[in-house]
Amino acid sequence: MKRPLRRELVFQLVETSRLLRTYVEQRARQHGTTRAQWGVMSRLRRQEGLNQASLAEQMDLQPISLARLLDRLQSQNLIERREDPADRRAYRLFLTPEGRALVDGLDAVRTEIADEILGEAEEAAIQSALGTLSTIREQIRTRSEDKAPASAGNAA
Amino acid sequence: MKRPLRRELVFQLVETSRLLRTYVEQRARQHGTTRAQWGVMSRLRRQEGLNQASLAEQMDLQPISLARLLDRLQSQNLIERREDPADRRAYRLFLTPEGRALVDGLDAVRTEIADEILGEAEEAAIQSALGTLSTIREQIRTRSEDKAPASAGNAA
DNA sequence: GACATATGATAAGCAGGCTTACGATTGGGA
DNA sequence: TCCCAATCGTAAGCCTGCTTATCATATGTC
Repeated sequence: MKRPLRRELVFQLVETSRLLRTYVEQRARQHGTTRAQWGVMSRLRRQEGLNQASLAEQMDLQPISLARLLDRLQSQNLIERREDPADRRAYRLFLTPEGRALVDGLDAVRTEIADEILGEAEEAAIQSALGTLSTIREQIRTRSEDKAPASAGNAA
Repeated sequence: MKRPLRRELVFQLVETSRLLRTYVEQRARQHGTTRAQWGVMSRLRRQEGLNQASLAEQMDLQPISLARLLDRLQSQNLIERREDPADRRAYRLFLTPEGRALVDGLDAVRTEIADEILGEAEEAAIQSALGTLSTIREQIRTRSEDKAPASAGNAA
């Protein structure tokens, strides 16, 4: 079963995504932050009080990768690590007012980017692409769990 | 004109792609190389004798980013930098026999990954996704050129 | 209660992107 | 001819990911 288009899509996805990530990175920088930190703040805005491990799992990040992001965010006074009263190992994460203001302001940028990048795409194509991405994501998550039996039961 | 799906697609694309890149990275590592180095060798296989600047432009990479990739590839004896007889500033790039063998062997891996990740996706969805990615890539290239007027005429 | 194991966070070290800045060479004009 | 801008490659320094390993704390079992 030869399906060269599938191979091509993997390749294109990896390459296009690097371009897109870099582009978003530049746009974020114009507003004094970075794509990764933006992502953390967005997630925190939706759900505060998480500990680092939970947030890392939600974001498909390694805890250590998140920890260093949080270091930078904290040093800019954009997030807060509060000690968990019930677990002395853990912190609970909160946005500061500054952090909240920043991420709120960035919503417009997100819309801008989407319009720039996808302004000409048709609604149906976007729907379809979302579905395909979702499939891919699911497959990768499955494969990764196979190899890294982190926690038997996963919060799917 | 509110189009929340577009925003969602940008987000999903950035996130899914990180997962995919990491996954491809792992698979590449199982064969003793990396995704980025794999990409360089693939490109060189198609077209040898390029100089670094041309290859970087083709790959949408900054010359310095490519230079360090090439350093690693060269130290593994997978590529060769030959002095350009006509321009003493430049090198011309070639795969070594080892490099060629490695990248040839990886073709199977590429197919494997594509089947794993997209095995369940329909042909039409893949076609559509490719088109959408292509649109995105074009848009980003345009935007980036606006800001970075590297070379007026670009090899589109 | 004590010990083994699991878990939260971090440290060290690497790869791969970037921006900015620089030396060396090329090549075109005055 | 000589000089200056453009180009090729690189260095330094940053951010974001990773893997692997470690420390402190929780937790479950005997």
